[in-house]
Amino acid sequence: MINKYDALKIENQLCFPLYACAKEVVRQYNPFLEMIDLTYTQYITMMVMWEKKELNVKELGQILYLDSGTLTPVLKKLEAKGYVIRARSKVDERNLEVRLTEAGEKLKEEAVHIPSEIGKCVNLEAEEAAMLYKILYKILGNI
Amino acid sequence: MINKYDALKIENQLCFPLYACAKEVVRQYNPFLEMIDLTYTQYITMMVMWEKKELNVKELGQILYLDSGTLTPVLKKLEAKGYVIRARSKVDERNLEVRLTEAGEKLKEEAVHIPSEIGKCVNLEAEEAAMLYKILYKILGNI
DNA sequence: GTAAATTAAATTGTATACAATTATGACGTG
DNA sequence: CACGTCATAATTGTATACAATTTAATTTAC
Repeated sequence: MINKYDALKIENQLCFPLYACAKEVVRQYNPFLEMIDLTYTQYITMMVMWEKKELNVKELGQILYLDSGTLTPVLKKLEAKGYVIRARSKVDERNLEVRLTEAGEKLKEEAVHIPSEIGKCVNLEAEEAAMLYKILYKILGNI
Repeated sequence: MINKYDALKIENQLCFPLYACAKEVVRQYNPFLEMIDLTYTQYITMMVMWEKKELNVKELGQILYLDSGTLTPVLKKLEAKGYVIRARSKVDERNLEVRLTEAGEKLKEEAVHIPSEIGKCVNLEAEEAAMLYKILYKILGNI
């Protein structure tokens, strides 16, 4: 029973489970992120800040696949919470430098257990996780 | 060079590429969906409608992993475009039945080429696509 | 048979996402 | 040096998402 509309069925899509799965996994973060009063977007931004300490909005956007339209309000909120400082670059005033504060650095301690909690929810075999990781980055590379 | 914070690095995350990849893939739909004046959310809703012809908001939400807060405005827009009709169930007035119209049925013809276009963008080997599909549904099942 | 509990949508409020536009700074060329 | 071009953030407008609440209908308990 094959017809030309089969490709339009939701169960034959690859993108739909990708979209749904991403949403559901992000939702799993909520109870843990609530404890440190961060949203998921704020959390991934902090992950980059914990690693880089300082970078500008453009660089942050390239790493996170987000543009200034999304990042500007997120960074303002993180600044309001005291975790980062935003300041125009002295060298090139078009760039906005974002710098991790002491308080931001301290927050890392409270977040360190989160990845393993999420790992438990997702609950994949090591090989599956490795395969998924590889395929996702392949797609990101292809696009 | 292993330390206890490695798990917090963005490159060691599985959820982040999942989130980013889903977003980027959805973005690939834009040029094609623009041609038929649908958003991605409207498109996946129509995919279910094309297959089911009629169902209520709750059933739609279970299939799409969306709640009425998201679906209500989407369905109102699809109704305004003439692709579906919304009406309270006679049997149980709490339920809102959504039914595909003739115009909605016709739209399928214009959408039928989209899945293959997206397939070209994502550009995976058949085995990779199958593996990805399997892993994504496994995660959705685990959550 | 009615009050309490449950269910389904809609509404409200908050936070993304992102396209398109705007504002400002930097740079290159005549 | 002036001017056109380019680059970077911020802003604007639209459309999700989803938690929490509200409204209305139905079912359950007693």
